Amino acid sequence: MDKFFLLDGYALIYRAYYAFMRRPMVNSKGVDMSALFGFTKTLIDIIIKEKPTHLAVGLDPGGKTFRHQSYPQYKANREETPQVIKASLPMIRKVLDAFHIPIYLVDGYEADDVLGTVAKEAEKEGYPVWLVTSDKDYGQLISPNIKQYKPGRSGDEWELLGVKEICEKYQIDHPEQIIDILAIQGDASDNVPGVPGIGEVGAKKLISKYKSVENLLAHVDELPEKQRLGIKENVAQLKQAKELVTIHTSVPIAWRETDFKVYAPDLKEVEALFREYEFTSLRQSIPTLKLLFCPQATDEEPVEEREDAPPPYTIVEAWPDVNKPYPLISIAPLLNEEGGIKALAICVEPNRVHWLPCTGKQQQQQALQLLRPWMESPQTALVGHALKPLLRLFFQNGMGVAGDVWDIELMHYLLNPERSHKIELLSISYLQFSYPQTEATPVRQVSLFDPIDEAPSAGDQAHLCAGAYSSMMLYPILWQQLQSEKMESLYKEVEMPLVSILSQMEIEGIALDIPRLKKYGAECMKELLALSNEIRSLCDEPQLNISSPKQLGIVLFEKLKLDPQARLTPGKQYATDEETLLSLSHKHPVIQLILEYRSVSKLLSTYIEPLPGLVHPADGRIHTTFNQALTATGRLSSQKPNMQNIPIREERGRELRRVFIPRNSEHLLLSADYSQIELRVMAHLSQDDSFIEAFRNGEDIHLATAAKIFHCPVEEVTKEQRNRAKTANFGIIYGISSFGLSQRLHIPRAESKALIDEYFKTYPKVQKYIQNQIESAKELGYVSTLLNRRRYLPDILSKNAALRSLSERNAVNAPIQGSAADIIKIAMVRIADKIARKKLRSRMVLQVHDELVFDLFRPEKEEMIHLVKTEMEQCVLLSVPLIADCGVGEHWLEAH
DNA sequence: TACCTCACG
DNA sequence: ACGTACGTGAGGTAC
Repeated sequence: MDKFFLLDGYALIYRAYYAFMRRPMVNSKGVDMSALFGFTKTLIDIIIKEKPTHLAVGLDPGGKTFRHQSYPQYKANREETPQVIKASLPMIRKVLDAFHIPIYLVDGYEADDVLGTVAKEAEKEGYPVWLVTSDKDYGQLISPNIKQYKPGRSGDEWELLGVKEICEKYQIDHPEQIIDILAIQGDASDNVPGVPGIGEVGAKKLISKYKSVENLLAHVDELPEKQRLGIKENVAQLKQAKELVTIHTSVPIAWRETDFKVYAPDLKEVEALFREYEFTSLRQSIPTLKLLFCPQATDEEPVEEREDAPPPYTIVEAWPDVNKPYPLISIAPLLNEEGGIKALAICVEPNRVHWLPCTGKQQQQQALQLLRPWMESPQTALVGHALKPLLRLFFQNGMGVAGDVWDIELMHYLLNPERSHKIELLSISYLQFSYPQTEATPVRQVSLFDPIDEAPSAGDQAHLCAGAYSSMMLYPILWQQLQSEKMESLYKEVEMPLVSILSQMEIEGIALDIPRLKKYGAECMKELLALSNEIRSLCDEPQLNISSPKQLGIVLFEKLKLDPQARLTPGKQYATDEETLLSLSHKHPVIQLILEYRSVSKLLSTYIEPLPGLVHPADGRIHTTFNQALTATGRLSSQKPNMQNIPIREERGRELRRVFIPRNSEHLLLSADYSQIELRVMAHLSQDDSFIEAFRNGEDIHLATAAKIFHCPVEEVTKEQRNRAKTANFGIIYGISSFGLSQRLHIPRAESKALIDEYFKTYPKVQKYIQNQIESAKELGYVSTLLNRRRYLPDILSKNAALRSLSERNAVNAPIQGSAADIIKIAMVRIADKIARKKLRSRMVLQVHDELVFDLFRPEKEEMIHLVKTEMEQCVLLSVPLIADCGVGEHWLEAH
């Protein structure tokens, strides 16, 4: 079956460029390969997945086109093509040449005219045509044989738009009516004005009703005043817009079907190019391409197998000299599921890596004993990538780590929190060293009968040795950068000691009251069943899966005819989220029950059911894993299980906290949480006088804010007013917008805007602070916290308003959230230090952003409360006091 | 795997 | 004209 594919080159190149904007893909020479890679990947995906028989790429010419003759300002406001894209073009041509794919570029015409012409010609000859582009203008070309193949919003889902889809989408009868819609709507990116004041929605409605621009002009007097005037004043402009957005399908080109035929690519050349461009992952699709194009030639003439350069080190299967006090020892371990060592790669000098497979318990113990003298000497620093699991293993085996800990992942996280910290990538970009290519180790079937301690594979060996080597080489480079960016103390005083502290917290874990959990689970289960029965009978749908938003949406909005209020999810389903349901709760009794069902089912499936399975058999406790190198702002995150989102806000969920208990009867739980830490940080950072004053006087900050913005004495502030002030306070921290606030408070935009105005009048330096943050982010490209932790905001100057305003909100939020994270981390380091020095038996076990939880040895109760409170409150000196509230109890709920 | 929904600070 | 509060992890469903 023939398939004619026409690719809109620039649309795909730009899409690739923007897709990698946040994390550009950089090769070993520091060249941004995002656009080339994305385009090439799309091309290969299409070839492999869709198997076109005919294929061509259309490109816009550099100079002016016929549209400029009638309208000189055409595309006048378009920004210059990004440098990265310009630089990619010659390489894109090379790739297309290697694939024998023709490029169509006609002077005076844009790619859409050329591709449109080709498409119509191909259609005449009976070929089905797929236009590959994200450009909505192409919609007008769609016909029974011409479809638009459109990349999805996110990820790889592609959309195929035919006549039916496009007519539904625009509510029109013929795809050509898209021309009329676009003419009215205008196209900002092409500088086509259309009718001012009418946008996508308005244009769609008008054409859906009047069918064409011409007919619309004939009936313009029927329209409401605003639209009527808008159109009447711009008739000429509108007609011209229609001209401009019309794709011309009679471009003078010689059309020959054979010019488009897909031939076998020059795979040797493709291979060579991908090697040169360092497209390791794309190289893996070459065998598939080979199979596709030369199935008969599979054995003979293999695609060039040039060996990669040998690694810059030798591998020796022996320990380093155990008597030498090396200043640095770089370790890349392979750990097994039970926390034992399967293998070690050790690097103590450049150019040599020691490879030490450890099979069996004995060898593992021996390995630990050999490492111990180095680890327990303050003279030897440990280097490695993501070291926490290794430290956890050391501590579990009673080994101390006395020297510095240089964790490559963590160091790079500080340098660039939102980039990938994969060592393979760092190694390429900082060391120009590519990991050896090894065939992927086959995924072993997990089975009870499998030997747990299989010897490490050759792939493991190559990978770990490369890891030990590159960690050793990366450490001085990253440390140098940390120093030049003034983050030495953030790393050395805070993050480095925290690695060990978190390891120990993970080892400690928190005990679980399993009988209580079971009882609680049984009650919830009973309730869930009752709710489920009641809901199904109320809806008269005995089979309804209440957990399926899709089914639920259909029942509520189609069967029960509740008003969906035009609320659809991005996936075009009926929205059934809590907010939507709440707004309907008075329309039908089942809504309340569904909300109840959701909350109980969440409790069961997310917390109650998985928890027992996460209890460690040896100690009956839960051991979460903290991630120290993940969040954009410097917070920790917690997984397996996430101990940072245990319910507390709702009454029923809160009860779950009773199951988290001290380790034994000699202990209690102590919880200490900062009061309003983020608002205090904001008061400090902004230096706003009345904010600072309120905190210094120990006032209820939301109440004080309410009194000020509503101009009444504190005693007369209503609950509603305090709540609004509270929401506004949080809004500020999140980088407020009047829209966001109006949504939160369910009030009109104008009212929320007035509220914000009043807020800024009350706290003028807060407003100033927000402006300063945004301004400085625009200048520097990043914002910083109290401890100089950075968050980069590459989109702060973006032309895309949505991206830009998100960056602006981040410019306000990141320093606040991040400084609060800095503060609690300092407190953790100081508290851990005191506990160790005083040889206390109490242990820090959890951190929940502004709260620390301790397994408290009863006799140490007073001492610990004093210690924890003091350290938390005194660890930094701000312009406002920090307050930590402590609670003690037999379980986490009671400790609060 | 992506989407929707919802738990926390 | 657009899309909208910041930061997370995790479950279920549906593809």
